[in-house]
Formats: sequence, structure tokens, C-alpha cells
Amino acid sequence: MARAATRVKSEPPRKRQAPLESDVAFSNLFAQARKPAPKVEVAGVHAERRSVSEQVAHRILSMVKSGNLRPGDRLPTEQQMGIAFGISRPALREALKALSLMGILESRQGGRYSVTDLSPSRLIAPFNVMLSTNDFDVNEHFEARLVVDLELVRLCALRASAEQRERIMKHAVDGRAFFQDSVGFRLLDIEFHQSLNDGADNRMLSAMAQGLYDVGLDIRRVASEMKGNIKKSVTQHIEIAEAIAQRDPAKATKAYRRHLEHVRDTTLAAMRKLGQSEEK
Amino acid sequence: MARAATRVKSEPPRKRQAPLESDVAFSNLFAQARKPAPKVEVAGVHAERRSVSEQVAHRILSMVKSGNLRPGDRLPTEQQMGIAFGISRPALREALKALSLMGILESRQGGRYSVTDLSPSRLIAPFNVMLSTNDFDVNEHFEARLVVDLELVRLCALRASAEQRERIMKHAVDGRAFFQDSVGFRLLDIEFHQSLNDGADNRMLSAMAQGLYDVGLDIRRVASEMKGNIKKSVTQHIEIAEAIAQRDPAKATKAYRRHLEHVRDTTLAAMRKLGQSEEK
DNA sequence: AAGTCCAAATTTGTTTGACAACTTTGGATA
DNA sequence: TATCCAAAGTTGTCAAACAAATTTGGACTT
Repeated sequence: MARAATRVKSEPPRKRQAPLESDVAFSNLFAQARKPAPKVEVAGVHAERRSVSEQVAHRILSMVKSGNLRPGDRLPTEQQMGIAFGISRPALREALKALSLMGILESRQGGRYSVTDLSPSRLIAPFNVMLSTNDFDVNEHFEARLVVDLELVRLCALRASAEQRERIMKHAVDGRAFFQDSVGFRLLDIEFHQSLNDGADNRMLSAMAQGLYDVGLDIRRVASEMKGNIKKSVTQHIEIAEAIAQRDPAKATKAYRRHLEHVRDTTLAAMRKLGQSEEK
Repeated sequence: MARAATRVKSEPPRKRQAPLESDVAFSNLFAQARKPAPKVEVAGVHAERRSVSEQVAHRILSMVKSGNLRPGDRLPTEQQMGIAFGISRPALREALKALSLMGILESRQGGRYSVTDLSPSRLIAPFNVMLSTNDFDVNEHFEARLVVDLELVRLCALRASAEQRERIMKHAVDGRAFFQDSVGFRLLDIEFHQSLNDGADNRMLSAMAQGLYDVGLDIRRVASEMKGNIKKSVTQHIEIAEAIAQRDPAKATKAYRRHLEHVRDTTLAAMRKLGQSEEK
């Protein structure tokens, strides 16, 4: 308890930083965690017996969700957390490892655990293996993207600042330098979509769009290597950027829809090609 | 690197035991697990030092992904798996618990681990984390919901089977029994939205809608306790259900939009009320 | 002979203790 | 003042043991 405030952490000013340190959250929880072992389940809807490690994992997760733990925060040591939650180190580690594997926490031997940046790409990574394996999933995927991205583009055309519109246009035209460089193009493509997300000024939609984008990324790697696809994509990017520059939502969404359909078709083509090559 | 190979456990007598169904997969993996230390991971983008528990978790995950482990399969005992992978029980348990928390495995004390049904709804947990922002912006939230839910309802009107449409209608009309019971109504409301999601037959959109719904749920608790709100919600639910029963997408989305706007307004009212009571 | 019930064996859940490997910290030295 | 290194701190891993729940097989009953 009397341990020195070791959180020095030269973190840049977080917007609207509350005077809250993660240790505070843990000392709060400390009080709760000590109450008589809830042997019998709480009167929840489902009275499943959950192991302590799962309970603790959910507890930490809820702290992350509620903002008590924020990206970059360093957690207490395992020993301290073990005492706080009232469980042993192996059990605690089961919870910490689970959250690590889900991309919420990260750790290095010798260093402490900390909260990741919680970027959609990181959170989606462990799961994208399960999805996007067959045509059916791809159609679902693009159906979802069509809805989310189109709205995002529409909002972007309406709301993006002059600087943001400029940035979008820059990323679009820069693509012309990558006709022969699929890796470079993919990196730029990420930037382009990110700048679209920023322009729409809606974090929830942005998070969803980025998550959907990331799910398909590995498959699209193959597609972008196919001849002619990059050039066509770049052309469409520029059309979209121009429509946004003119603040024309209808034109922008129309151009984006064409682009997305092109991406879908090339993705499907790439998958068929992939399926042929490793027929077993 | 080389240390992973130094695991020279005293190999117990290789008794040739009964060929348990899933043991086949594990004996394959056993051969792999022993091969010379795979120094750096496959051409992964990042060559980080991964702990053995993470390696094993990915190994099991890849077996699930490739179909070596299928829904319902029972895994070997922890001891057997520990031997197979060449790691200790605590380390193995870190991997198993991680996969359990991700909804890929499940276990009960005394029983063995088994593979879950892998239903998409369990696998999209990360969306919930992505969508949770501590300073919850109601307008952003409903802007996102409007897009996702409306498409979901539209698809539902087009695709839902007769049974699904019936189920939606049932949940809608059942709400009339809960005019005075806000807790019961919220539970039913969850069911209603879930049945809408099922009817749309798109797991990605469903996952996103579910995530958005969950984020707002705790605030809506206050809203649903305000007089008259439940009745109005139930009426709107029935309108939506009727439109879907008639397979009329336009009517359904129109009704749903009205409903969502009502929810938004009551949520805002509830938040204002909440802000007054705990002014700080 | 078939079904039921109970106790033993099996298996996961949890704890304690210990050591190895890596990172961070603080002081000594140039 | 800056650099480097040893000591302290922290995570990674293992081992052994017991508690709690489930499975299993046999004894008992009908």
C-alpha cells in the first residue's frame, strides 16, 4: 500500500486527462475483491461457475472498457495484482495471458504488463483466422463494409476539414508512384483509408471500418499483386478524393461503391486462385 | 531460441494407449513439437520472442482453424497435452484459459476441455472492446447504430425465414406483459434485437450491432425506467415486427428509424437526469 | 437380467515455493 | 556531466500438492 508512486511515465498529455491513475482503480477493486469469497453465484441470469481467473480477466477487461485502464497504462506487478484480487500468481497469470493473447495487454519478460493501444487491427488479429475463409464469409464481409464505409465516406464529404481533404487527395495521387510496388501500395492504401476515417469524425464507425478492413487485409495481399489491380485502385481512389474535395457526398459514395465492388471482385478472384494452387 | 529444445523431461514409458479420437491430431502435433527449435517464427512481420504459452495457444488455434479440432471434440487431459507440447501444466493452462476466454474452448472442473460450437457470436468479442470509449458520445453512437441497424433490419425483412419472422413477432408482442417491469423488458429487448440480428443472416453486421447495443445498454437502463418509455418502445417493436412479417424492407427501416430516434432521445434525457443527480 | 445408486478414480481448479531470464534502476567511475 | 555496470525488481517457467467437481465401474436393488 505504501509503495512509492512509481508511475513516472513521461506520457504526453492525454486529452481531458482525468486525475486518475491506474493504481487508484486497483485499490478500489482491492476493497471489493476482499469481500467474502462469493462461493455461490450471484443471482445472475446464468449461474455458471466461473473460475477465478476468468472472473479476474473479466474484471480487468471491464476496467479497460470503462476507461479505468487506458492505452499505455502500466499495470501493477503480478504480485501486487495477486494480492489485490486475492488470487495466486498462476491463476492471475492465466487471466493476464488470456488478455495478452486477445491483444488487450502486452508484456515483456522483466518489464511490466501494460495496456496496448487497443487498435482494431490488434484486437482483430487473433480472430481473423476464423473468418474470411470461404466465399460466403467474403460476401458477408463486403456487405458489412459497404454499409459502414459508405456512410463513412458520406460523412467525410460533409465534414472533413480542408486539411483532411488535402491529405486524402495526397494519399490518393501518391498511389501513382506504386504501380509496380504492391507492398508500398498496400501501406499507402492503409493510410488512405485511415485518412477517410479521420475525416468522417465518428470514432465508432471508424473503429468498425478499420476492423473490417483489417480482417480482409491478408487476403487482399494476394489480390493487390495481380496485374492491373493497383492501377485501377489508384484511379478509383483519386475519383473518391476528388468527390470529397468538392464536398459532394453523392458522388463520393457512388465512386466508393464502385471501388469496393472492384475490391470485392478481385478478392474473390484471388481466393479462387489461392484455392486452386493448394488443392488437396 | 535453443532453450525451447532443451526440454528433456523424463519421458514416461510410451505406453501405447487406446487411440482416442482427438489424440490423432495431437500425436501429429507431437512430432512437430519436438522438431529443432524453430528459431524465428515464420515470415511473420514481427519476430518477437513469444512465450511458450502463446506458442501453444497459437498451435491449438491453428488446429481448430485447420479442422484438426472440430466443434465438440474433447481435448486430451492437461497432463497429456503438457507432455505433448513439452511444457508444464501452469504454462499450458495459460494457453487453455486464453482460448477459453476467447470462446474457442470450454471446460468444467472435473471434466475435460472441449471445443465450443464456434458460433460467430462468441468469436467477435473484440468488437465490444473496440467500440467502448470511455467518454461515450451519444450522437456518434446513434449515428453508427442508425447505419448498421437499419441495414440489418432491411436485410432481415428480405431474408428472414418464416420461423425467424414469427420469433421476432413473438418477442415484440410479449413486451406488452412488461409495461411495469423494466428489468423484464430489458431482457426481452435483448432477445428482440438478437432475433433481428439472426434474421439478417450476416454475422459481421450482427456482431457490430451487438457491440453497439451493449455499449449503450447500461445507460438505457435508466431510460427504460422512465414512465411511458416502455409502452412506446413495445408499440414500435410491434410495428417493426409487422413490417418484417410482411417482408417490406422500406416500411421496416422506416419504423426502425423512428424507434431508434426515440431511443436516442430517451437516452439523452436519461443522461441529463443522471448528470444532474451526480453533479461533480 | 436390467436399472439405480454410491464410492473410487480421474480431471480440472488453485495454491505455494522456487529458480531462470530479462529489464530497470541507481551508483560508481571516467 | 555522461557512461557503464552491478544489483534489485519483474516476468517466464517449472514442480509438487491439495481441493473440488465429474466420470466410471461395480455393488446393490428390483
